Amino acid sequence: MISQTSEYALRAVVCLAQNPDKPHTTAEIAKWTKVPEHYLSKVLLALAKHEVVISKKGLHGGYVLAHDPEDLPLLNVINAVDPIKHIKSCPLKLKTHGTHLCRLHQRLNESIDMMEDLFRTSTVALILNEPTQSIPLCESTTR
Amino acid sequence: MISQTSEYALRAVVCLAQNPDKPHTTAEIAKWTKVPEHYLSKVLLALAKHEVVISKKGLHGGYVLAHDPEDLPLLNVINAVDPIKHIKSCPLKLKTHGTHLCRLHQRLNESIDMMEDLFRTSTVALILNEPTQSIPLCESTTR
DNA sequence: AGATAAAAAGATATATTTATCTTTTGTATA
DNA sequence: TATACAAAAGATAAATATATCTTTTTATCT
Repeated sequence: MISQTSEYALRAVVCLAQNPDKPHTTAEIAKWTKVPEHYLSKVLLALAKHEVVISKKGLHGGYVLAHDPEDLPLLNVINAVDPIKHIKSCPLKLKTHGTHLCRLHQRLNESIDMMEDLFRTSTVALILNEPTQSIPLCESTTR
Repeated sequence: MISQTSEYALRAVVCLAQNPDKPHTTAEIAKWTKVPEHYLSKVLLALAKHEVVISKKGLHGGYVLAHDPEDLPLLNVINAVDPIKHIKSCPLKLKTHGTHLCRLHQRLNESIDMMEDLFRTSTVALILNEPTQSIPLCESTTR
């Protein structure tokens, strides 16, 4: 439902949000989030390109969040690495349908819209602060 | 968001629902739904295995729906070919999380649940009967 | 300036999904 | 019962997503 790549991106972002003190290297984040290190480096690159995170090269460099967790919807993270695609025109290319979607694709689109809305209204901060029994993906961190 | 395979399955089922008069061959359905014929045959096979459609071999054979469109949620179609997977345990295998999902994965799961609910409450009949400007994926049929 | 740290970029490999082609099996009907 | 029809099954191929490895560029600190 959500791609592996999006899942990795979300993990990385939540991890950075939990450790805002200083930049963290790909290797560190990979270790905490259990994402394959070299693949994560691509994911972080995409996140940096879309200004979800900021990268700093060189000694003491690494990645930090580009925004407050309050201002960062999960949707932004997802769209940076694996954009949610809406159905805009008939996938069957029926001439008679033109720009109108048939009922089937309207329904499919509805479900995509619903999911997108949930991710748009869920910020990273919400994830961090919601009451629950498990602290998000971080037994290795100090928290 | 929904796999290509699920999309194909839904198209085939809607097509059969619109043409309930007699069994239809893979070739016919492929033509109407614009799904690659040989791939569609695998998809229909899976639908038959899960009793969404009924297959008849031999002359005048083909596929018919196994249920009234009123009794056939889109979810059943989707689950037959590409089951919706819920997140049941921590994907990071954190010992401290055990059976509890962290907030991140609770959220992801919520979105999966929402989508599943929509598909569970949407029957094929609903697709056929909803008012709209485009008749579902069928300019080639008689309707 | 030189050494080192770390991201960026590029090249390659593996796995999964999607698609095609061929052969076999079962069924109706002439 | 022979024949044609159509699904079932199996084998192969192409495309895409995921993952790994290597080299290059850029920044920091002595």
